[in-house]
Amino acid sequence: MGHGDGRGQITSATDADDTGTRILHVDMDAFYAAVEVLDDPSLRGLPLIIGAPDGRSVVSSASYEARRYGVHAAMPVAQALRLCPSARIVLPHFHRYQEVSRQVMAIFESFTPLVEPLSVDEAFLDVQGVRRLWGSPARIAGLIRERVLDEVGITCSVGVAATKHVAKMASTIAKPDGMLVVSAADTLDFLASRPVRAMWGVGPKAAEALEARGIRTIKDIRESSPEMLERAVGPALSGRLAQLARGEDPRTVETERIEKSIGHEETFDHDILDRAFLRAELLRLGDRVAARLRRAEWEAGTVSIKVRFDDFRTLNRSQTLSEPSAVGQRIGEAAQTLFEQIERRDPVRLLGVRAENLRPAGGGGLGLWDDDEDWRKVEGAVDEAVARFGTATISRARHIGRGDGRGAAQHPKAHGVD
DNA sequence: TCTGGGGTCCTGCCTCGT
DNA sequence: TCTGACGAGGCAGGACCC
Repeated sequence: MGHGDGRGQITSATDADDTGTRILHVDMDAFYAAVEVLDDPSLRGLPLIIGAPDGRSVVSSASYEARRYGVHAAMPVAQALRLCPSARIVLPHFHRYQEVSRQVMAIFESFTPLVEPLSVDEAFLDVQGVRRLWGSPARIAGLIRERVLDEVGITCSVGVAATKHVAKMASTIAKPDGMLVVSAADTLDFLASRPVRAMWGVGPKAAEALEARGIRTIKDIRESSPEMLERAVGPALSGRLAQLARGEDPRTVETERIEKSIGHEETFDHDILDRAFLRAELLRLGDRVAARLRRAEWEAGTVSIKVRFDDFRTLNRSQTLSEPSAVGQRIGEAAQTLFEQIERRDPVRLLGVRAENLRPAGGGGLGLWDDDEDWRKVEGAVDEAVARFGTATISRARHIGRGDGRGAAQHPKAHGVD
């Protein structure tokens, strides 16, 4: 296993005992903040908060300098600023993060074809089949860390283990800029004293339910009866936790991932009571969802909406369509129908539209708009008009595909003004 | 002192068909 | 024709992840 190197890091040697390991979990350190520093070196060493400075934003990512003040992702920006008033707020640049992510993933793929990206900044790698080419898993982990730093200019942390779960836990412990190797023989010892909350899949609620029964460590899980575990967290999670606690994790590295749903949601700057505005917003969200469906050549079998009210209470409503669709108008109208069925009429904080039960497109892409590009042009024009004249009206200019021409284009910023 | 956005998975309840 | 059991699928809500 690893040792502290005096800088708060854990770094296993590349010749550490990695017997029985094959899985690497690579996690970029404070990824968004690291990319911002890469693009603007004057930010290096500063406490950075990646997020929008407006009222309802939360922190997307924070540099380690900001984390020292207790700032963490998902914290409201206002709260983060109270904790760290000297922090620099940087607006996120998601396209740029995607770009850097692709560079990093390409490095992973130059070592093994078995790469499973989990998100923009982390991935599992199975290196069992490439040991002859590159050496042991620990050595490969060291090479990857070097190349990511040399070629991209940012640091990452790596966990090396026999299973995904242990590799993931190891990389978390190794952060930042570290590496932790857990040999197969060391796995049970490694897990034993870790808190249940450190397990992947155990959040605050599950941890609370387990701790209420005196189950605090992974060793406690191992020693608990299946009945007690099931009472605490239900049948599915209890079975999984028991397995993981024994160091068993049958999941393999999957290079293919099929999307199961596509959605968009938006929190408003202030709570909205205006039903017409909310209906227009649902149409707009439905259109964005439909555009993504068509690009992916999917159709939605089910449309669901999410409505969060001013008291943060959230309702979901869903409806199976009579036939699957990727038409913006159809999805938007289904969303509007679901919305009208909600009796509560309080101010709305957030609206979301999601396409579920996806299936391959059969009838080709038909929609209110060709793609997002069209909509962006409309949004841009409306924004400009509202900025210049304080008002805007837009009319439907063309029909696309088999559309019947109903549903003039509506834009939330255009609603209610003429 | 407020709580984003994009997802996945699980659970419980209900309805419907057999 | 009626009734109960059962499984499948739809729906709503919630926990969790990054």
